[in-house]
Amino acid sequence: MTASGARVRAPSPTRERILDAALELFVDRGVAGTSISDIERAVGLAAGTGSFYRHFRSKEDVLVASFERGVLRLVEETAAARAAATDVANGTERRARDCEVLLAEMQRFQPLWQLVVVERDRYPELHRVFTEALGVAHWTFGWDDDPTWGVAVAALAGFHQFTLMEAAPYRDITPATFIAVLVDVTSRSDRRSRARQQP
Amino acid sequence: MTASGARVRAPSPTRERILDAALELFVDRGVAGTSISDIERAVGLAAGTGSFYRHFRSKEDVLVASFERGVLRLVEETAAARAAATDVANGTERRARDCEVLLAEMQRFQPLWQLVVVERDRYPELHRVFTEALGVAHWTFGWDDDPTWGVAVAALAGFHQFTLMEAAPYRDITPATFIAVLVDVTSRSDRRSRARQQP
DNA sequence: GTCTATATATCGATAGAC
DNA sequence: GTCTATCGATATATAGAC
Repeated sequence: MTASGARVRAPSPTRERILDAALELFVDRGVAGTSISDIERAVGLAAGTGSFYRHFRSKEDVLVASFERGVLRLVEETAAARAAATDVANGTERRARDCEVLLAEMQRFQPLWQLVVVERDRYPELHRVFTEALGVAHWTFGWDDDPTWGVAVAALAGFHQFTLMEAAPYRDITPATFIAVLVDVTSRSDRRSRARQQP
Repeated sequence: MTASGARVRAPSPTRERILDAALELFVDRGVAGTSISDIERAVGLAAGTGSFYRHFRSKEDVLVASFERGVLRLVEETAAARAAATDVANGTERRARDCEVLLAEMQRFQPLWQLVVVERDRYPELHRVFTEALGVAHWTFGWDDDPTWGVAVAALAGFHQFTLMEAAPYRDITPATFIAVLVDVTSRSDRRSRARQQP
């Protein structure tokens, strides 16, 4: 109760902790692999007592709520990070910096991205929330009409996947090395073939 | 029984069908989301009777066996497809053809790749089987020392991921269009910077 | 090789005492 | 808001008849 008498509707702290813990469990073990008891245990409630149901109506309820919360939080954080990024001159330096930022963002979005792909058939809601929150322009960085940037974005996503998998041929290549090669390969054709995007 | 009296150890047909059905279920629903009854039902056995256990000792048993079988089968098929591919002159034509072949392979490996990533913490055996079966050289195509091919491989993997996700900015771009752009962007620096791979 | 029947544990979810 | 107690359904797995 505030001094003015006006009530600030504070969110239930237990509910908040459930949202965080549940999303982490869903990402780590999948939805089917996570039980309500697991969630209760993770937030310090007695497992198997159903205390969870005082905060959410079902497993799907907490799944969607925690996912939505996680996506919105990430979008805000990445937007803030981009806004705080120091300005760099255009050209290859700027290109390399954008690649670093983008790769870091892909790494941060990876758990939620994976959850969408894995649970898509059972919970299409996740895909809807994810794509709506990110929007079409999220990965373009103002390079919209540059086909070399389209290739760079895809290459960063692929490099990220290979690294995550610890798969050949990228097992031992650092992000800095890959970005250097990527910028080198894709920055020598900036002045050509802009109308190549559509068949 | 053969005429010579020599016995050919024919694999149990039910066991074979379980291997195929189980792998498909694991890919579609995850391991935790697939029950033994689901597997029995999928091969025409009465669900919940435990007939499954006459063929495999546990869920993990059939998981590893079916995954190993699936990986080896895919490796053989892709090797045969590459061997049967018609020869194309070197240069951009050859590069485009290799990109098409590689993208098609990534699409075929996608379900098993995803299963490895998702279940890796609980079943690290899958990751071991997958990487051992593919080997370091699987994606290089004889372009080992060409950094532009390293970028192309990563870009194809990324394009595949974005397409799978129906995510921006690749939602409406066809594989043929992307490969055309990719070859165009990466084929103009073949004669330069071969020593750029290590930092 | 498939079935009936069952043991044991856990699942998601609810009712009600405190 | 958390607990005890419990429901009905389902999970993995086994024993034994056919």
